[in-house]
Amino acid sequence: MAMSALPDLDSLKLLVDVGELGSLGRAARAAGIAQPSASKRIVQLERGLGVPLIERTPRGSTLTSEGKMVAGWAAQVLAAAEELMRAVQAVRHREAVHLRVVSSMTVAEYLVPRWLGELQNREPEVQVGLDVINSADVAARVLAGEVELGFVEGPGLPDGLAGRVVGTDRLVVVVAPGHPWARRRTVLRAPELAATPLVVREPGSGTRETLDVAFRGLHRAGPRLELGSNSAVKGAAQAGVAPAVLSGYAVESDVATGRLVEVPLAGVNLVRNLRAVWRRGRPLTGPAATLLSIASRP
Amino acid sequence: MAMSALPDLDSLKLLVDVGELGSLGRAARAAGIAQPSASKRIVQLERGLGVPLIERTPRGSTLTSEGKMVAGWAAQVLAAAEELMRAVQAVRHREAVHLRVVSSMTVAEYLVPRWLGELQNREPEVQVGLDVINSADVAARVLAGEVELGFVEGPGLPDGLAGRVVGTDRLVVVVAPGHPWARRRTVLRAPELAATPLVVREPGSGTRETLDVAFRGLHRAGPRLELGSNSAVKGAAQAGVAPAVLSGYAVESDVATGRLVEVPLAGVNLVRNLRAVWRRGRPLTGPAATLLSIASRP
DNA sequence: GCGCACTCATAGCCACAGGCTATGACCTCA
DNA sequence: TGAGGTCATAGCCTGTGGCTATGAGTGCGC
Repeated sequence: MAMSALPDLDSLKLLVDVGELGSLGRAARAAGIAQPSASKRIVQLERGLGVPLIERTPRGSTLTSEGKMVAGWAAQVLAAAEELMRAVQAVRHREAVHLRVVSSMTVAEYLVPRWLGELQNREPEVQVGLDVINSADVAARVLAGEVELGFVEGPGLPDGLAGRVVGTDRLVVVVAPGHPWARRRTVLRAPELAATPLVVREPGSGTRETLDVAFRGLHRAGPRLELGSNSAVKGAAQAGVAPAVLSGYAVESDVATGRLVEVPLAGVNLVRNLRAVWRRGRPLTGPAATLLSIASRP
Repeated sequence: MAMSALPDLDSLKLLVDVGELGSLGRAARAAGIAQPSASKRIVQLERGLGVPLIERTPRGSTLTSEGKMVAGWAAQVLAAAEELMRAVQAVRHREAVHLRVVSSMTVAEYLVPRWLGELQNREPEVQVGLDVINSADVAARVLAGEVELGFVEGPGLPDGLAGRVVGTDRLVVVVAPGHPWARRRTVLRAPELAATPLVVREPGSGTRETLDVAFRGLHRAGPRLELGSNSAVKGAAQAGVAPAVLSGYAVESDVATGRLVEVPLAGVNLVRNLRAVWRRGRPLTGPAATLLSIASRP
């Protein structure tokens, strides 16, 4: 199924702005371009999607009903894109940073950008730096005092660190839609899973740790493939290499859209806590404290 | 805060592909472009974000640790964009459609695209048409037999319709961060909210119905502004026009990033069910039945 | 009733982004 | 040592997307 050309984010933003500002011209000014350029872009977007999006009148433009829908979906795409940009900002500059945070992959990808966004919102003057590394290394860096605050997933809390749970995650087993397990009629049980070669994250990652702890004492097959990022693992699973075990956050949308199928699993607890950690005896101050309070909130 | 230019979705897709395929050339072929073009794009992306993304070696390219992170975030953006495209596909063609579905706004924006995606995945030959209209009109169209299946939010289930709950949603009160309510120390109670002019959706919408039912019997102020889409209401609230009442789905990401602040509310139940509805006595068949089973699953 | 102020669309121009092919440098393995 | 893979560079060309200038339509107020 060919994926009919992705839309252009600037045009989507423009569409959303037209909806909110009520006129093409105003939206153009908001985007810093001239009115005719905006007009052309919208026409192009309409042609590309094959749907009329805005209702032009001599005193402004409003979204058609299709336009409202597209704008709604577009807003979600844009929110995700802005999250990406925020996270990249935090990752980029290694100097002139007032708050340095380290985080393991899963928390970083799915939760930290939002927290950083809100921190930025509350204290715009704070420059945040974010490093994404393994859970094991996060603990080491925090212990060494190189960073004030870290986020980790996984079962244990190393000595010398204080922590607070800021969320939970559940590991799930997923397979490609064509895999036999996608249609199995019996529930998968831990021993069978443990004895199956899997696509998994690398040792030292929080995901892998959790899995290893859960399988302790069972007869285990070696991994079929070890990969260093959630999306690589997902890709391999989708390609049918083998079943994969991954964070529920990571596969949520793939399962929802049927690109991957979740295999129900019984008899083993793969829920794990996501924790903020800092050095015991060194209470957080300033922006680090603010970030912790943001993260712990809901 | 200027929003440092949105990234280009094709380049992001390319980056993700490099991560999954292990080489620039293969990713280029997957994208249907020549290898040098892909190379240039990635360089540009790296320049744009200010972060090195891939590690070039003579036998392939792998993502740097920053690259893995960016790819993870990019995958989320792409998933949202694909959801948009799927939804637009379903909205577009009004002819040659095998299954026609109507849905009210909130369900359509936040849940229906995923269900359609999975339906498409299971039964690729089915052409799906989606109309997004008010809850009230959904009921009318389903009753009239114009469409087999509809999705509505809101309290009541009209006579003549059968339905099944496929999810729940909670209305929330949100204000701009600068609004006095963002810092109020006392919990907001229903009578005060009812007596406040609000930004709300138009009459006939599921959101509005739910609100009106919840406020029945209270002294009410007229709305400050009535708008026809969730994003318009959000925009007005963000601009500080007045507090808004909206679906929790709609404001989730805005609240998480601090663009809007949720005001805790006591003494009134604003949880509502999202229902699939069809004509009583006419059981669903074919693709409509499949879609219902997809929607009811988790 | 006639401009004025606002909408959006069209036309024509220009620059550059992003595609292509051709080629070269580098590494690995048979 | 050559074959087969990697990626980068160079040079070319097209089309996209920006701009200004202008026209056409609507409503408002003098």
